[in-house]
Amino acid sequence: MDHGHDMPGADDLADTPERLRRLPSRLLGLTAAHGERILSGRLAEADARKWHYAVLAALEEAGPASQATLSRRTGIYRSDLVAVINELSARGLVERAPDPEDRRRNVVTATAAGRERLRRLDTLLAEVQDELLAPLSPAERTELTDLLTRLLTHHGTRRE
Amino acid sequence: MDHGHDMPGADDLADTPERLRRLPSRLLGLTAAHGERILSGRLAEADARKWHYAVLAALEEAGPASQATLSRRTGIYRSDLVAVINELSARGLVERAPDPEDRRRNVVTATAAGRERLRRLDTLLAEVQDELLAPLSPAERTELTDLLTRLLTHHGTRRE
DNA sequence: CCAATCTCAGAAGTACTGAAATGG
DNA sequence: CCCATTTCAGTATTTCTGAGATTG
Repeated sequence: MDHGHDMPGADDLADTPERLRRLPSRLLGLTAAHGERILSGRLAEADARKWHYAVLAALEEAGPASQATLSRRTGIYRSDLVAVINELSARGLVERAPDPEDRRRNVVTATAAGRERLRRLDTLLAEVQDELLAPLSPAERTELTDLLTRLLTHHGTRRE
Repeated sequence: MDHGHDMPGADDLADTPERLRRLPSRLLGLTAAHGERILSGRLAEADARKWHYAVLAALEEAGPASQATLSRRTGIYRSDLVAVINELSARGLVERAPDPEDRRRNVVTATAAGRERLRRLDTLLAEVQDELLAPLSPAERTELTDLLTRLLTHHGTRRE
């Protein structure tokens, strides 16, 4: 009767528009996944990952830091940060050197190439944003950002 | 200097409001994760998972079905569906019986308890939605849903 | 002796693949 | 002989845990 091809990408038949209207949490998840696909794809083309950007951006904003501090700034687990720093330093984008003042620490510093890479990734992320938000007018984009921000920041603030 | 406790939940310090305004994809991800936490938490309290709801809802909407059909309807992989059906049938919410017409198939049917559980989960999901969207007025909720839906459905529609 | 840092080895959850067993 | 269905075993990826070694 309905012997279908079952491709992995078979966009869930259960996610009808009407159902999604009642499940904003699901709608959010699908839209986020959509954005993730665009973002990860573009980053992969540029030989980068989200965590690479997170680390480079954190270094740019607050300067050189130990891995533990970077972990707190970026939300990357200390364990996993090791691999991320490995990848970044293998690409010459950061340098990892023992801290003279506290030799337990590695001070991670962005190189010139790392700072330039960050600028490249910044424009790349702007393109991703533009692709993701393409269907919306500028005013609508602002509106969406505002609404999402309020969901994030005002959580716990019941209005009953 | 900043020797902190590094609890797993340390909400990324790099996600400042200004930065997020420029990274809607990240903002979407965080908001979706926030919704996920609320949803999964409530479901766990009710001894359920998202896939449980997906299967029960699919059965309610389109009636009894084989596992392969359920897989296509819900987006759950056929392999993983086995475990989901196991859990649901262990709770007496669905029944799995061989199809007399095609004995390769198991026909999965929601029990009375399963249909009742679905109604319970429906109200639970409505509560989750309400908690997630609490900061927004009814008009804003509609606006958000509309904007997200357009991002999902009109992707590929560049407006240049 | 205790705390913090870096590192590694591995657990745990999820998404996915491949193939065997049964049957059409 | 080929296709469909259910199931299992195993890969791949990510997040998170625990412990060892070094240093404060």
